[in-house]
Amino acid sequence: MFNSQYDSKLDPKGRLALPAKIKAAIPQANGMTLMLRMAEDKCLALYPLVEYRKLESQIKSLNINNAEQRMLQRSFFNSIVEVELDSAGRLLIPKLYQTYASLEKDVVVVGMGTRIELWNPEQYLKNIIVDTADLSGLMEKYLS
Amino acid sequence: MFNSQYDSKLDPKGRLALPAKIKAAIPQANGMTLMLRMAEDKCLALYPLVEYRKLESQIKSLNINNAEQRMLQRSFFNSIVEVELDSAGRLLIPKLYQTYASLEKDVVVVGMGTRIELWNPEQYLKNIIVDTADLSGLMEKYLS
DNA sequence: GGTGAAAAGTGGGAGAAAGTGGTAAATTTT
DNA sequence: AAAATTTACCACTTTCTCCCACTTTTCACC
Repeated sequence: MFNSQYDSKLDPKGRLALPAKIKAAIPQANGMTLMLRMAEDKCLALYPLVEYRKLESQIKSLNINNAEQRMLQRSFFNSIVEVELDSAGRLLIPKLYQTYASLEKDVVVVGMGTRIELWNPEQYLKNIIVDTADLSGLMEKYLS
Repeated sequence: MFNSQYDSKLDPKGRLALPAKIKAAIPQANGMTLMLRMAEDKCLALYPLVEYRKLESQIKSLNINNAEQRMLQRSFFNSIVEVELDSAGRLLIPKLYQTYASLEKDVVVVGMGTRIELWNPEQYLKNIIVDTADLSGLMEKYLS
């Protein structure tokens, strides 16, 4: 399970060093392959292979001969790419994915349970609940 | 499994260089034969032989004595052609197929799970879900 | 709190692979 | 038979990937 948040940086080559705590929480040691996805709210999501397989198997079971389901399949697969950690534990974010999430230099790395999220810092602030009172309110609404 | 999307180009001879990541995901190494098909929504679909056989066997099992099924069979087989990768890993798209998919210079290559799709860029945009909110909506509808 | 060691983070460079274009050969057509 | 079109193969350029080395930080032990 991933948690906490970290400030990280993309180097000039587009490589991102994962925080050690996050790296340690990834199942299946080296050579580490992860799936990178253009996810909701213009963030990038990183899935360990185990988690990704669950998602993929659902998408694969859709009917390719149905127009809507085919479009969904296409829109899913086209926004997924395999990435590998290099010998220093960094991963290369392809240009297309950097652009999607407006990643330039500073990146917020968020441990999000079963997946890791990568955010542009400003974008990130718009997608979390800053006010603790609001947070309590929502927890009251959804949790028993 | 094929995934992600890439911008590629047809050279003046009508050859298409497959992105390395896509090429690497094709089962059965060289000399590489693939099946090219005029597919849905005016795109071209590229199947590795293994995947093609599955599709073909479904078509073959149709009843040739039924008028509609016979027509489907005929229309399937006449829109399929065998293509080979040259020594530099490029494939030649026959004129007829270029025309069908309105391929001129720029081509979008999409990894679509078990097959690879080739698109005219404008046509492509009409056949994916651009709005991430719409995508989430569909995923909510079809996935548990 | 200071010092040292180990791990994490950062940067760069060399080598390999991918992309691109061209040429030669073979086949087909007139 | 000659010419043109097509196909296959070769060579060069450029980009990227992988790995190594250095710097910085953190943690532990003194």
